Amino acid sequence: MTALPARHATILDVAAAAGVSKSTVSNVIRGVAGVSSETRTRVQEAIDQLGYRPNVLARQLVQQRTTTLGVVVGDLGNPFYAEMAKHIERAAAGRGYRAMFCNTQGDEEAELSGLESLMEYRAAGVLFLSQPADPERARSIVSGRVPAVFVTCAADWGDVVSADDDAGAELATQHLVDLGHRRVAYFADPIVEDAADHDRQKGYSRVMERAGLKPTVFHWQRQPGELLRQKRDEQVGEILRGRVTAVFSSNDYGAIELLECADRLGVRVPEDLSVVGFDDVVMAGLARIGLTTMRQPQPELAGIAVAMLDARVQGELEGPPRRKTLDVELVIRASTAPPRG
Amino acid sequence: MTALPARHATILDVAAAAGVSKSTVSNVIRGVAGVSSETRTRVQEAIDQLGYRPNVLARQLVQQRTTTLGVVVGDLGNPFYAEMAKHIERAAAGRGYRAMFCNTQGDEEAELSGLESLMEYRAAGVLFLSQPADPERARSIVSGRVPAVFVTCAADWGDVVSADDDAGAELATQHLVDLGHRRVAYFADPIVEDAADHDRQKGYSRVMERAGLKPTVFHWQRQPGELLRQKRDEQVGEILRGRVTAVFSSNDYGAIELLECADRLGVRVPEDLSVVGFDDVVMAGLARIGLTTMRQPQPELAGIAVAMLDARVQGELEGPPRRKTLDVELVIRASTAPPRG
DNA sequence: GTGAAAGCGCTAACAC
DNA sequence: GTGTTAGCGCTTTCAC
Repeated sequence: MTALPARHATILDVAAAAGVSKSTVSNVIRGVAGVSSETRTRVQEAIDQLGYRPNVLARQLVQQRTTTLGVVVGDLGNPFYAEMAKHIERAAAGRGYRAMFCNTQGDEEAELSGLESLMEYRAAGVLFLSQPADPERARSIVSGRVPAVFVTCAADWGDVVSADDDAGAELATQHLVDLGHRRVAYFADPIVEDAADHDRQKGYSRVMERAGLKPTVFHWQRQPGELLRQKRDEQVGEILRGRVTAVFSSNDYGAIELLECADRLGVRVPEDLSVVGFDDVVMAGLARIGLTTMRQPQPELAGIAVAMLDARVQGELEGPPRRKTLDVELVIRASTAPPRG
Repeated sequence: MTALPARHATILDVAAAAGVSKSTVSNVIRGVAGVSSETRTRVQEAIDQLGYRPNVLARQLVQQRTTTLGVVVGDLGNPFYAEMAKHIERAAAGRGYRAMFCNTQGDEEAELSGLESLMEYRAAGVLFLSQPADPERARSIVSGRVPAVFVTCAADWGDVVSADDDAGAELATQHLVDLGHRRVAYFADPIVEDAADHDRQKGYSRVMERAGLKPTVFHWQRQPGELLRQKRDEQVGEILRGRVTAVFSSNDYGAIELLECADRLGVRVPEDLSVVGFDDVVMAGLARIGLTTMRQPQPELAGIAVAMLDARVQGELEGPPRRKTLDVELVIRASTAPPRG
């Protein structure tokens, strides 16, 4: 156990140890050309010997830019966000950024203070993994200061990278209609009605109308804090009494929730009820879940989002917000089948 | 769309706007007593009007300490870590820290460069959510510089906050033995043999020996990059041929994997095989998974870990590494039953 | 109650 | 090739 308070060595310590000036040390650190290989090694030795590690704070203060990426995520407990967070972090690290996460848990205050904090840290940019709870205030905090990119969600004051929610919803709904379902309901996201949800709802409605069917949209009833199991069961029970034979859920999380309710209520999936999700989280692919769903290209979404934010930060990309949409793919598993009878 | 490059207002801008010196502005920001309420409001107005936001980098540079917490996590795609990450982030934010995540994906290089980066950012402390891939080098990077806390894993050069892995494993194994199982195998963590795994294995072995049974430990065979499905099935098939009737998996992730293999191989759970996990991730509680498992008190683990790290950072806690162990609880679900016959 | 001044550790001209 | 110097935006004595 080494003693803790050992002060960090500074560039001056290194300079003294190597018998050069601090700018020479700086030059070595930054790898600028024009340092004799002799001094270079001497400096390097001093660095190694002192365990010197440049102070990023000082560097960033003078350079007037950081390599910190702010990431705002609603709920890391939701596998889709967790998986996206992982990809985002990897992509950021690959480009020399460090990710600072704010898990807002859907709480407005947490979101706002998190964003303000990110601005105080002078984050180079912020990446929204889920729709801000308070879009207007979020906008007032970050817009105009640093670039923002919305992944899997949207706003008009930043770049948007998302799956083709509308087309995906069409595919999903069409799959259900093609199987012969007539009473197909849409189940909206339990957390918040976001842009993606909206687009998915649109795609759903279009297919329904085209097929001469009546669109029916349900929202999970939200309890203070969390959804109550009994409440959910009641809701789902009611829907099934409405003779709905298929449901398209705006995301896998909700779809799996639905599967749970169905199990508890003794409703068989897919015999009595077909369910389609959206996202294709790892869990959806488990044999026991076997959820038919729309696959979002997670690594690509993350990679493009980070690349875009990077380009904005570097000044390589300028002008009005860009919009990048990636294709989704229907993954058919065990939760969908033709209706009975 | 406001123009981006609007330079951040500084404390000097505020001072000029308010007609005071920058130290007065600083005093207002930091809320020190001894500023006339008149100047205070004048300064506050200037702050609001300019949209001034203190530069944390500059502050931390002069204060010689940051409020950045480094969090090293193996795989955010693993629900247990994602859930823990969420709690850690919340706990950190609650104490005024910002969490900087490094998702190492078990990669040594990623871990090392992540840690070095954290040191360069002068993170106030680092929190390991999973065993470092290269413990020795990790140690040489952080030990002696900033305090480290290991949550759900362990090392002798930092505080450790973990569940009672040994006792938990005992409970789990005993549950199986009490059900009448004689051939009970232990399945080690697929990622890396860490300290928690080791303790769990110990608890398992103790119960087996006490019951006069032969302990059998299996390791998932690791493929370069990831586990191959076929390989896994072969392995599990072989184990079952060995007439094992129950398995205790070192974590839920592995247990669910096992469930998957069993499903594919036509092995019924719990009729042909009982499975107990460890962690109690949300997924384990799904009706369709119904995994009997040991519940780790995630929020408490996270809260205590962050509190401990905070205490170290503040200098309230000093001396040799502390060790905090929390109790775990057996949650019986549908994956365990007496053996047939 | 308020201001002047000295840094924190670094980069980036600009001399030599 | 290497050193000198002026900041980056802030905190924090210490005078007034």
